[in-house]
Parts: sequence; structure tokens; C-alpha cells
Amino acid sequence: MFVELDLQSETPIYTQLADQLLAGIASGALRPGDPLPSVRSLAADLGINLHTVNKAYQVLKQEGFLQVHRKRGVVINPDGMPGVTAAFQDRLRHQLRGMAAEAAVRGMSQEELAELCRSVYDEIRQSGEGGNRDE
Amino acid sequence: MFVELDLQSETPIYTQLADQLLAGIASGALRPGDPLPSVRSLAADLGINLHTVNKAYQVLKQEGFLQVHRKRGVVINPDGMPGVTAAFQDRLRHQLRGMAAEAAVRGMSQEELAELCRSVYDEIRQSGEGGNRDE
Amino acid sequence: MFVELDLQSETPIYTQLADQLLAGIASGALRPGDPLPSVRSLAADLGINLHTVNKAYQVLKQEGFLQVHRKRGVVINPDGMPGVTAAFQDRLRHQLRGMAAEAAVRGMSQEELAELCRSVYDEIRQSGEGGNRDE
Amino acid sequence: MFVELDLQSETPIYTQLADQLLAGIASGALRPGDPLPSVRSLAADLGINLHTVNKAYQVLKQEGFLQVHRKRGVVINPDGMPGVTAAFQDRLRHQLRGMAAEAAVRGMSQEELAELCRSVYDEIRQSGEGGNRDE
DNA sequence: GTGGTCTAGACCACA
DNA sequence: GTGGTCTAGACCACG
Repeated sequence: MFVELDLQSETPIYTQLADQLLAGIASGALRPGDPLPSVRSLAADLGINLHTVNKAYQVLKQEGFLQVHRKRGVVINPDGMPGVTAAFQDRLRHQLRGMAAEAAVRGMSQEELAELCRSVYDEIRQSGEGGNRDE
Repeated sequence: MFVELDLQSETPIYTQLADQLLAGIASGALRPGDPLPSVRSLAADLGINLHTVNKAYQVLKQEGFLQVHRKRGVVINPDGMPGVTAAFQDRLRHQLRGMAAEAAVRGMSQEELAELCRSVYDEIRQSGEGGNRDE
Repeated sequence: MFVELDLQSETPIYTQLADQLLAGIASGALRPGDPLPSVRSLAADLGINLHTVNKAYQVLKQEGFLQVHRKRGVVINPDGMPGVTAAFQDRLRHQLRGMAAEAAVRGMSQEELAELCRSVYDEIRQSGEGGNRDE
Repeated sequence: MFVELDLQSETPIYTQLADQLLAGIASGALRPGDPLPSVRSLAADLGINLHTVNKAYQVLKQEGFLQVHRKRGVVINPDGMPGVTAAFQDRLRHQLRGMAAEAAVRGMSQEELAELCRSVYDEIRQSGEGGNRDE
């Protein structure tokens, strides 16, 4: 579990955690059906409160990425990940708009921005290359 | 001034305002040297708090997009816009990472994401098309 | 024994099990005097914990649906089922209130809700049709 | 605000609160656009923790019944209530199934159950007759 | 003053 | 042991 949190960041800890878990799924390090650490143990590992971990889990569960299994605890949704919903696209566009506006004003070209997107996407995919599974 | 605020959004009003001012600049509707409404009048126009408008202006001034003169009021920085700083790139990558991770998990391909980037960028550029009022 | 458990559900497994046993009785598949599997074997069949099966049995025994004999094991109460007690009606109304409130808010009419009730009731009755094994 | 909580009940306080707010909406006592008390004041009124109130609000917000307005605080969704979604129907059926099974076993007829549904529905609708609005 | 976040410590139902 | 709930007290961003 390679999670790195910036406790000073203005983005909430639970958001950072949720994002990194998603990144873990995207990279293949976490796969559908895989169990996640209990809120308590992960909280202890990360040195944060269990409620903070719980909130991250709840957010991901709400969106359909996780399930709470009565026997196996918290697991990556074994039925696969939710697709590209309209709500998600809206959210994406909204966030992109703000970034794109500033990028444009600062003189970044359309293609430079797109290229940056691609490279970030690649980083995420490759970070888990080989799908190391050591739990 | 074509500013639309969503008071239900989870993004702060001052952020929305700042983003839309940037979009105005990106589209060419606002150009270096152009004056902006006074805090007072813009707040009245938008039906929001003075502090909120002020904060948006402060944020943009801080980043170098605006200048505040005691006499001439608030103007788009006549010396041109700040460029693509390292800090900005970091911020961009950081935000992109979260989005890209979720997009990847949801099955969006690298090129689909890049394409979305491009289209959003275009929208911003085009929204001000024909808005070059004085040349 | 046609029991289907949803380990991801937020309703406890023992509750699901108890409900399905009740449904079995309602449908006629299980009748007063009929024997039920031992805690041990049912737990093995369903792949769940002994405690869980035991709790379901205890709950049903507590309400008077089952009897537990040292020798004959667990049987559907041969003296017949408990009737519509005041306590049960209270419980029913209480649960219905929450559902009805949300249904009403969502625009479901009184008759639509009543009709749904009837259809669910029918499903339960019919699911055991033809299941009268020994007469 | 006529909210009555049973702190001894096994149903969570936040659920009871959410249900009663829904009942308030169903009865017409609360209408789209109406403001709700702040989490702090309502918590003080009810003698419970503000986090508990907050959770109730979050649940209702999540489902689309409430909105958090940056100026007006928490309000009943002014765009109207969510409709009868498939997810809601599933939830309803599931809950009804358990109740209907027990009702049937206890000898309650299909029509008796439906009639109970109707009467509960009526109680909710009528409790707010006249739409008293004293805030 | 609002809601959002985080922490800490506690109890309970469930399995 | 797990997650779910509740409490209490705190800080911060926002408007």
C-alpha cells in the first residue's frame, strides 16, 4: 500500500487517500475483489484518525468503487468499476474548465495541455506495471 | 460581464469568479489594460458579498493577472499575463492526477481524456470569439 | 432450502436468513412441525458462521415461530404461528412510516404504494406454490 | 420543527431524523426552497451532537432532497424532489418483502396489509394539513 | 455564523 | 476482530 499524504495540503486528507486508492486501482496494484486494510489498521499505518480513513472508504463506496463485504471487510468492487457516467463527465469538464482557462491565459497551447494530460495518465498506468500484489 | 455563479456548487464562489475572469481573459473578452468593475459594483451585480469579490481579485492579483491601482481601480495586468511557471505546472499535474486516476478506473482511455482536454480548451477560446470589441 | 444471502447488503445476514425462513413459511414451503436443518449443517451449506445461523434461529424462536427441542432439533412451531400482536403492528407501522414518507416525497401515490404492497405480498405467497410436498 | 427522537431505538438517530424531515416534506410543512436550521442549532434543539444532525443532512443531500446553499445554508432542494428511481423501488421492495413475509405468516391478509399502508400514508400527508409555516 | 474537516475516545452489532 | 454510530471538542474556509 503506497499511500503518501500531505497533511499540510489544502485538499482534505480523505480526498487524497481516495485519490491514491483510485490510482492504485488504475495502476492494477489493486484489483476487483481485492481486500483493503481495515479502517483501523490503515489509519494506524498512515498515522491518521480512523474516521478520516472511513470517510475516504465511504466516498469510494458511495461511487461504487468499493463494497463492504460482511465477511471479507472492505473490498474493491468485484463486479467491476463504474463506467463513465454523465455525472462524472460533467464533473471532469467543470474541473478541466478552470484549469484550461488558467493554462490558456498563461500561454500554454491546446496541445501542450493535452500532452500533459497524456503524460499524467501514463504515469498512473505505469506506476503499477506488473501488478505487484504483496498483501 | 458574463459571470454565472452556482451557489450550490462545492467550489467556493470566489474561485468560480476568479475562474470565470480567467476564462474571460483566455477568450479575449478581457485584455491586458482593460478595467474591471469595482468590488462594490460587481458584488452588487452578482448579488454576493463584497468580501467574496475582493477575495477573487486578491487571488488574481497575487498570481499576477490583475493590478490594483488606487486611482484607476482594478485592471487586467497591462504588462501581460504570467507564464507557465513551475509552480503552476506542479499545481496542474497535481489536479490532473486525481482526475486522470478516476478517469482511468472508469475505463476512459488516455486519448479520450486528452480529447476532452482539447475540447474544453477550445470551448474557452471560442466563447469569446467575436468579442474583440475595439480593434 | 432456497436461501440467498447478500453479503454486501447492509441488512445483517441473520436478519436476511430469518426473513427468508419466514418467507418459506408464508409460501407454504415450510409448515408447522417441519424440521429445519441443524445450525451446523445450515451454516456449512450457506458458508456462514455458526453464530449467525444460531442468531437467526434464536430470533425466530423468541418470536414464537420456531421451537428448539434437544432431541428433535429445530422445528417450525407445530402449535401454529403467532398472530398479529400489538407489538408487531407497532413495528410494522414504524417501518412503514419511513418508507411511506420517502415514497410520498418522491411522488408515489397512496394507491401506487398500496399496490406495490399487494404485489410483494403475492410474490411471497406464490413463490411456494406447488411446494406442498406431502399431502 | 416537530421532530421526536427515540434515543433508545435501535434505528440510528440520524436515520430517524432524516425520516422525520422527509415526513415534514411529505406533509407540506417543509417546501422546496425552505431553509433548514443550521446543524448547530438543530443539534442544540434536539439535544444531540451536531455531527449526528450533519449526517442526516448529508444523507438527504446525497439523495437529492437537500442542497447546501452557500448563502442560505441548508435548504430543501428548490428544484423539486427526486422521483421514483429504480434504486428506490428496489429498496422499497426489499424492505417490504421482509415485512410482508412476517405479516403473511402471522395471518394478516393481503388487503389488511395494503390498508395499513394506505392509512400510514394518509397519516403522513395529513399531519401537515394546511402547511403551517412558522419559521 | 455557516458547513467542512480532523481528532479522540467510546459503545455496540455483527460475524 | 470488523464496520457503524455517537459524542465532544477543535480549527479553518467561506461569506
